[in-house]
Amino acid sequence: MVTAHDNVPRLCPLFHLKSFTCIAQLSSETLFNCTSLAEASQFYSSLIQRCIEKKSFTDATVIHTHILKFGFLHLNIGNKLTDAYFKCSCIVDARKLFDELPNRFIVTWNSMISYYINHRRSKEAILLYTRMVPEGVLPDEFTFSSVFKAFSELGLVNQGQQAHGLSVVLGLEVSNVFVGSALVDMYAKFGKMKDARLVSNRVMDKDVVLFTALIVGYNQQGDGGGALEVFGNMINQGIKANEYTFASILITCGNLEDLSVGKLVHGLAIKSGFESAVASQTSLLTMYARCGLIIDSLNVFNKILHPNQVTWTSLIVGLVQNDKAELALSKFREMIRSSLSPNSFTLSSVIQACSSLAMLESGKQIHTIVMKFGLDTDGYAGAALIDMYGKCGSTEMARSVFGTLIQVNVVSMNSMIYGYAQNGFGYEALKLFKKMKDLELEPNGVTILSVLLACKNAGLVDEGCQIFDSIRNNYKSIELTRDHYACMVDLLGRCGRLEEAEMLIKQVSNQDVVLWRTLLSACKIHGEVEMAERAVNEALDITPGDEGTHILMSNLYASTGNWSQVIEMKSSMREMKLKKNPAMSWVDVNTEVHTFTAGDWSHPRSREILETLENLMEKVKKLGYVPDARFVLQDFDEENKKRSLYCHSEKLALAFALWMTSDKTTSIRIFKNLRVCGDCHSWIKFVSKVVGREIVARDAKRFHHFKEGCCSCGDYW
DNA sequence: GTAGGGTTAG
Repeated sequence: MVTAHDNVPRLCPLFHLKSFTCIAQLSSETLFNCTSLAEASQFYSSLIQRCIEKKSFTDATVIHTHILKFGFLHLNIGNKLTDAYFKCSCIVDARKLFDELPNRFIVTWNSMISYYINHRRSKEAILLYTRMVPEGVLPDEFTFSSVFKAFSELGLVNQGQQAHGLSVVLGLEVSNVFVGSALVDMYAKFGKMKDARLVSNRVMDKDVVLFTALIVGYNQQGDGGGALEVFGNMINQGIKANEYTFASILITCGNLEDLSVGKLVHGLAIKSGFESAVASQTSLLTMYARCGLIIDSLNVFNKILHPNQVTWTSLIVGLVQNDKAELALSKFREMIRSSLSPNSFTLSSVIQACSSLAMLESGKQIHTIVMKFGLDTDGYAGAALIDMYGKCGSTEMARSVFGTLIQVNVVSMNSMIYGYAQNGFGYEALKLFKKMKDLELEPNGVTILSVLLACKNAGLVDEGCQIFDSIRNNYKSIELTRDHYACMVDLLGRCGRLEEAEMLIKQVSNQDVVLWRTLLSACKIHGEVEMAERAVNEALDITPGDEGTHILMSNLYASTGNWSQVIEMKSSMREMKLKKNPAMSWVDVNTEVHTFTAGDWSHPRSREILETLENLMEKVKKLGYVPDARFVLQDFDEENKKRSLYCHSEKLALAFALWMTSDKTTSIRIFKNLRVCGDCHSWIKFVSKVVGREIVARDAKRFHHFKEGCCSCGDYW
C-alpha cells in the first residue's frame, strides 16, 4: 500500500480499515498489494463506489478521514467522494469537501451548481459559477444548461446576458440544445421575448423542450397569438408535442378564451396519448373554466384518478373566477379531507371566495387554516387576507395581518391601502402611501387608484388632486386609466368643482358611460340641471339604454320639482323596459347568510324582527331621530303603516342581526347591494348609540362604521 | 458522474 505523502510503497495500517463496514468484504490481499498511486487510487475508488451503492454516509466519512490522513484528496478521489456525499444527500459535507479539494473536476463544479439551483439556492449557484473562470475552469454545456435558471430566478438580467456572452464565445449557444433552451427560458422569464426568439432561431437542432419554453414565455407575456404561432411552427417541423407542451398550449387557449382552438388541442392531446397526464388535465380543466364552462371543467376533474395539490387548486380557482364561491369552498373542504395540503395559491383563492360573499366568519376559519399551514406571513396569502378583511369592513384585522407579513411588497401594500380607502380611513391610506416611498417600493396603477379612492371617500380633495397631477406630469411609467379619471371626476364633482370634472372627462380618449354617470350623480348633489342634461346626452350616446343614467336623471328632476320631466323619464324607461335593480341587504349570522329585500316580510323570524324594530324605534325617537316623512304618510292600515316605517332592507337585516346576537363586544356587519339610504344612515347612527355596539355597513360604494351615534364617513358619501 | 420546458394567485 502506498501513501501520497512519500510515494514510497509500504504496508497499509490495517487497523484504520477495520471499522469500514464496506471494506470488510475486501480481501486483505487487495489492501496490501497496492504498490502504485494508480492502484491506490483504484482501490479508494472502489471503496467509494461501495459507499454510493449502499448510500452509507458513515462509510463516506470514515474514508474521508482516511484519505485526508494519507493525503489522497487530490486526483479523482476527492471528487469521487464529493459525489458520494451528494448521493447520500449530505450536502453540507459535500460542500465542505468541495472547498477542501486541491483540484476540482468540472463535473464536481456542475453537480454542486445544479444542486443549488434545484434547491432554490440560486445565489450560491451564481457565486460558484463566478469562481470558475478565475480558478482556471471553463464552464461547459452542463454548467450553462443549469446556471441560466439562477439568473432568471433572481432577475439578474445583466449577469445573465454576460453568461450568455461567454456561452457564445465557447461555441455552446447554438450547438447544444440544452444550453439553447435554457437560454430561451431565461430570456422568456425576463420578459424579453425578442431575445428568446433570436436565440431559438440560432439553435441548430431545435426540440420540443425549446418550443415549450417559448410557448410558456408568450403565455406569461399575455401574447396568446405568439404562443399559438410557435405551436404551429413546431407541429409543421414535425416535432411532436408532449405532456408539458399540451399543458402550456391549453393555458394559451384558456387565456384567449378560445374554446374552438381549445377543443381542437384537446382532441390532439387525446390522439397523442396524453389524455390522462395530470399536467395537461390540469390545464384542460383550467381552459374550460376560463371559457366559462364549469360543468366541463368539473367533468375533466372528476376523471382524474389522483388529483394533486395544483389540480385541486386549479379547480378551486376556476370556480371562484366563475362566481361559484360556495362550490369552491366545498371543494376546498373535500381537498383537505383527502389529506392534501393547500398552498398559498389555494388559500388566497379560497379567501377570495369568502370576500366575494362577504362571509367574514368563513373567512376567519380560513385564516386559522392559513396559520396552521404557516402561510400567514406569506405575501400572497397575506394580501388575500388583507383584501378580505378590508372588504368585510374589519380594518383592524387587515392591519394586524399586514403587520405580521415578513416581506411587504407592492401587492400587500396595495391591499392595505385599498382596505383603508374603502373604509374611509383617508389619512391612514396616505400615510402608508408615503411609507411606501420611504421604503423605495415603486407604486403601480393599482396603488394610485387605491390612494385616489381613499381621498375620494374621505373628502381629501386637495391631496387627491395633487397626487393625480404629480402622476400625470412626473410619473410617466404609471399609465392613468379610465378608472383613475372616474375617481377624480367623482372627487371633484362631489365637492362642487363640476366644471373641472367635466373638463377632465373630455381629456379621456376612450370615454365610457360610467364617467358621465359619475358627473351626472355629482350634478344631482348640486342641483346642476343644465350640465346634467349634457352628461345624460353623452352617457346615452355611448350606451343608449343605460338604466343607471335614466334613474339618476329622473331623481334629479324629482329633487328640483320638475315633475313633467320625471314623468317623461319614467315613461321612456317603461318603453325601454328598464327596471330598477331591487334593493337587497344581507347579514352573516353564525356563518349563515340571511337575505332581505325591501318590504319583504317573508323571513321566518319576521315577527321577532318587527318587535325588535318597534322597540328600537321607541328608543331612537327619544334620542332625537325623526323618521323620513315619505315613509309614514302613505295611506295604509295600521299594521301596514307600522311595517312601512321599516320597509328598507338594511333595517330588516340589522334588526335580525341584533335579535340573533347579544354579545356587545362583537360588531355587527350588514351588507347592501345599493347605496345606503339617507334615512337609514341616520337611523343606524342612533341605533349604534342605543345598543352600544359597533355596526358596520357595507353598501355598493364603501363601508360605514357606526359607533356611539357617529359614522366614519362623516356623513360624506 | 453533471443538464433544459409545464399546470394554480394578488
